[in-house]
Amino acid sequence: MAALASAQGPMSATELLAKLSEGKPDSAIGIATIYRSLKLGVEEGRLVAVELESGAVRYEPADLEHHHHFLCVECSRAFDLKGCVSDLEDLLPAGFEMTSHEVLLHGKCQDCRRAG
Amino acid sequence: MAALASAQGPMSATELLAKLSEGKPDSAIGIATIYRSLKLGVEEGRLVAVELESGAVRYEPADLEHHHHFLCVECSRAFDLKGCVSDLEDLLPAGFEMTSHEVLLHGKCQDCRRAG
DNA sequence: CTGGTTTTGAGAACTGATTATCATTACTAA
DNA sequence: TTAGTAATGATAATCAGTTCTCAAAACCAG
Repeated sequence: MAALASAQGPMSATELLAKLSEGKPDSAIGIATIYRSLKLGVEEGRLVAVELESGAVRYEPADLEHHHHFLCVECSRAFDLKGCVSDLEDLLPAGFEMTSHEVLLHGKCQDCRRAG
Repeated sequence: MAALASAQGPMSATELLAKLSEGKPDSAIGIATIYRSLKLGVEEGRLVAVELESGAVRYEPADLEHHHHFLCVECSRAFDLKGCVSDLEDLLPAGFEMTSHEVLLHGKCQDCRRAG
């Protein structure tokens, strides 16, 4: 989906449905189609799934550089962040092996700060 | 629950049930009781819920120092990590406000590395 | 057009986690 | 003990997200 590529962060199936439906009250797109396309995208390696919260898998293009996310506590939207932190290795206990990591920031996004 | 206090990381209701049941094939403890106790613990401020994965809320004592978690890709157990990373602020985009953060490492825990 | 294949949307069905129900059991105080 | 109250376990019910089903619509080559 091109809609995902232009997003400012990963989107869930529900968010995607809302976005694709907006401005088109007549042509209804089905949630099943969304899930089908997302699943296909993941299988073909074009998309990756990210789980930032319980019960809400989001998807983003697979070709993005290494990055992390910001989750707005107000509007629940997820945003991409640039860069990474440097001293992750220090957290790892002896005997453990790290294969990947996630950093997730919570707070208010720009829009929500302005709004309230 | 004292079982949570002695754990090496946050546990889910299911894990807790397994742990409390082990070695006692006769006295069956109910999953409902687990959920009741956990909910009560959170309401009373003795426990906090942490969501590391989709569909699996875990609980840990509320009086722990600031820390993060390691999630084993093999056995799915979560472990507490000590310390934190230093340069989180650098990730935050202008106009955004951070109220909290999470760091989650994935990989193999000590036990699973030994095992396989 | 036309027959045949593919995709789609609506809604039913499923899934795993959590909560509610309710009869039974455990506990408390007199 | 004993009556009354609270806690427990088994299971049904709920819930949100996701997948399945299938008839209708779209597409496509001839």
